[in-house]
Amino acid sequence: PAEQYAIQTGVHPAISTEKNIQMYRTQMKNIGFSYDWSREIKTCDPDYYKWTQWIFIQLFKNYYDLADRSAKSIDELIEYFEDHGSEGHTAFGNLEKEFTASEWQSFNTKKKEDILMNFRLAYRQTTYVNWCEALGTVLANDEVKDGLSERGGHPVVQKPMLQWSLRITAYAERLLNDLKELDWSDSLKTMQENWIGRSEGAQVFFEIAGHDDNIEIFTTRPDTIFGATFMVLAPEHELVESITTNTKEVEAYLEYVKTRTDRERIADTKRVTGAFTGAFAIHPFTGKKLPIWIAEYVLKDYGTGAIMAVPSDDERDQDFAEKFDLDIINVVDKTGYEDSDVHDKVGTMINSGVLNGLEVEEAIKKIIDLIEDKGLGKKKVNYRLRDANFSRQRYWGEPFPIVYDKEGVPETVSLDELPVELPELDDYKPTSEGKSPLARDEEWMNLEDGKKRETDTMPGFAGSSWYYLRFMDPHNEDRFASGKSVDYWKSVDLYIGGTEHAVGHLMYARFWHKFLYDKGYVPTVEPFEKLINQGMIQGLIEYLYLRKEKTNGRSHFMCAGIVKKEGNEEDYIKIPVLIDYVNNYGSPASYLDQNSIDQFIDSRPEFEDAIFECTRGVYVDGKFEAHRPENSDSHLLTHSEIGKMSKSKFNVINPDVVVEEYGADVFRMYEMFLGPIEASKPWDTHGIDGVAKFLRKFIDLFFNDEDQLDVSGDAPSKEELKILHNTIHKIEEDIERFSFNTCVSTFMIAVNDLRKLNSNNRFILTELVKLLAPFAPFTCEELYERLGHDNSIHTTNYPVFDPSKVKEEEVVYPISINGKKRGEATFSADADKAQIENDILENDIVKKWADGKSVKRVIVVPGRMINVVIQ
RNA sequence: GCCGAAGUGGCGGAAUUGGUAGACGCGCUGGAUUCAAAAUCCAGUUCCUUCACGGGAGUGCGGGUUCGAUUCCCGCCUUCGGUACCA
Repeated sequence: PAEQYAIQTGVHPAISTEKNIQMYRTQMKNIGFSYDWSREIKTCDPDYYKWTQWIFIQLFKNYYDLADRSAKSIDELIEYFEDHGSEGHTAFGNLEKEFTASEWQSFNTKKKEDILMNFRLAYRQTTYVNWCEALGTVLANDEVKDGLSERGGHPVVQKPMLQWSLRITAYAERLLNDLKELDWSDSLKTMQENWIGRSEGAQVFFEIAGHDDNIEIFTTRPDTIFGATFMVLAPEHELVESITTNTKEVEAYLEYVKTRTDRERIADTKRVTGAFTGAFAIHPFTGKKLPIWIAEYVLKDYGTGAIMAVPSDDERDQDFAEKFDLDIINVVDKTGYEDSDVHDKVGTMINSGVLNGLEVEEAIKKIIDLIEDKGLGKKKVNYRLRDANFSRQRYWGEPFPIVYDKEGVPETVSLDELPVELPELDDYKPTSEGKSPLARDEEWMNLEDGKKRETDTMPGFAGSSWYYLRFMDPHNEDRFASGKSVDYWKSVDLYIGGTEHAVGHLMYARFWHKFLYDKGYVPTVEPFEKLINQGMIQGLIEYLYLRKEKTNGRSHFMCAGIVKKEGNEEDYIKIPVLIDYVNNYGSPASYLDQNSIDQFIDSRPEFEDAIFECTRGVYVDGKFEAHRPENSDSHLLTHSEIGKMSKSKFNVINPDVVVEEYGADVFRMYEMFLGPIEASKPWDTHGIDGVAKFLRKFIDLFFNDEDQLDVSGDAPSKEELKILHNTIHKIEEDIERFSFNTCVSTFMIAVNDLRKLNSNNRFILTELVKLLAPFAPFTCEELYERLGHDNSIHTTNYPVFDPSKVKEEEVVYPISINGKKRGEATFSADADKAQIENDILENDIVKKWADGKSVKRVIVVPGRMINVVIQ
């Protein structure tokens, strides 16, 4: 019924007609409030992902030309190879061996493709993934905790897989340089700068004793080369296998490294591990033999995956040398640089042959010259940024528009075959061998002539990297967006997004945009001109403690109360549990009873035979075994933490509930009122009544006690105009600086003031409704119609501030004595400074405080304050 | 460790360029209305002291600059976010 709905939506009964309830419902739906936040499956729209596939094809068919720093067609590169071979190429990438034009022509398709893969912006390479044998899937880094899967607690190992990557590193320099022009927060720019991580140094090749291959290293401190006493390779380094003679030791070590995720290898600074390969490198300047080690602290993906270790000037090298008893040679004398530490590039070179006596800075220049002269290597810029892994072994994602021939050479499907659609499957899980679910559909995968489709799918950031362009021309069937529309809309003027996207989404989108710019498809270099980081609405996450060690082969959950009492949290992994199952959600005493444990098991069948232990007893196999007869139910305390609201944390609160109770306008304004847009805070509805009350009071201004529209057509009073224009002024300013919480306060003040005046002036209220319309669009649309208009309020002109309407004749000045406010005094608004300085000395308050002391100085800031200095 | 942000009543927060600290809202207290409650309205609400007038202290801590500091500078502490054996 209308009345009921009106109360629920916080709408004044006077304006809740059936028609408007209908309007609310459709409009809420239109702006997304009907979205079902809990649904698990994303919809993939082929009309949209067709163009994601199309962009992928462009990436595949292009390479990055270092000469003019832009993307160029692979076909042009092939032409170049046909005419000149590899000689003089400036393209990005490394060729294993040089080839001539005639050699190129003699290569077969496979060989040619292997070479081209070194250049393509979308290419295939072997990458390591977190593989969980028990679950049969690849896991994301944050799904792995302490070498175990977050789901189920099974062991996770590093597994090499041939996967698609995007060569974002090609754009590293432009991504870095173009940051300067963007209207983004400094903190966000800094994050991207650090993520790109540009460092200048030298590439140096070290010969291996009794071996043909060289070890290529990158160092930012080539000056310390005389202090290099050993070499370290990443355990995955391709040379490890061929140079190793200490086979047993190395194999054992590699087994160990497999169990360590990247994140752990990096985070666990204190753990110093490694193995000696048995091989030696030759120092290019001294000819000394340097033992070659492998160690997890050297990362396969940074630099060249190999270092020269200088224990005297690098902390990690030093720890390593000390643990394994390796030589340390001091090469930088830091006396004279008292406050400097190992990280500072200062000091005087010692024990360094030709470099002796030079300052570090000079030494770096000189040694690079020497290295280049001797053909040992060259000056090089290195980036921390890595190419983006672009393959997922999941169902939901864009299929690759790629077909492999019999020899496994990838080719793109022709454009008229787009979109390559996802096949319908009976089972959406990856296959037992860890192959993508799409491999289950043999008919879809296998094509004529032994050709096969790529069965991996693209990650979530594929589609999200360019959606803003599709918004510019969403129904275009010939192009991702027409040239006309991208020329018209250009970049996104204002992008509002969370900091969590700082180095992910925002980096990928910039990369794609720059690529499309290179190819002439968009007119701008950057996708997002101005960026505001809105804070996240957080939620309370409820965790169960799961023992890392199973008990008799069964998963074992422990009551949070027991865990905290014993203080051994490190023995447990925290498993998030759906908040709907939790009793007393939000209180410190939140817990699961038998019923909720059953629900939990239903949703997570892998815990079917788990043990749930609490102080009252043990719940296992659907039975509760009480420790004492009076305990009849389980009481498994959960551990509560504030964190982001996320499906993976099972703590999403559906805004529909709030909308149902208060209406979309109140919900919208309350979110604004919570605090500054950048601030993150837990969702808390305690103050929402204040906003609901405000909106009701505002509506009440229009109606009499019988709920009839009752507005006065008189000319507005001076007082009323002053309230209106003060409000317009403040709202104008606050919108400009995205301070929506203070906008809401300003509206509240205006309404309170008008109520005090018993104002119901038509002109004033009409202007106020327009002013409020962006904040409470539904209510304002309705009120505007009630005032007799038949156009939409959202098409009217926004009120404009008129300073003459707020001019005061008198100003109340605060009087401060020695900076502390002691009273007030009223002066005419046009009183001049000298006048006030003079008159204030006769003021009672000043006299009282000056009693027996002298007035030393009077400071008057016109229109603001008066300060009297007394001594 | 590094990078970034922040620290203000019981709570969310305001104070825009160095100029009245605590706007606005929640909560709480008292009152009106009511048979009563909810709702609504009115008043109060930083802390200490005082019957009151008034006075003192006060924006994480310790210093400094200034007539005047939540705001600027120096040194600490804490929290949050990001990130990392980056050679």
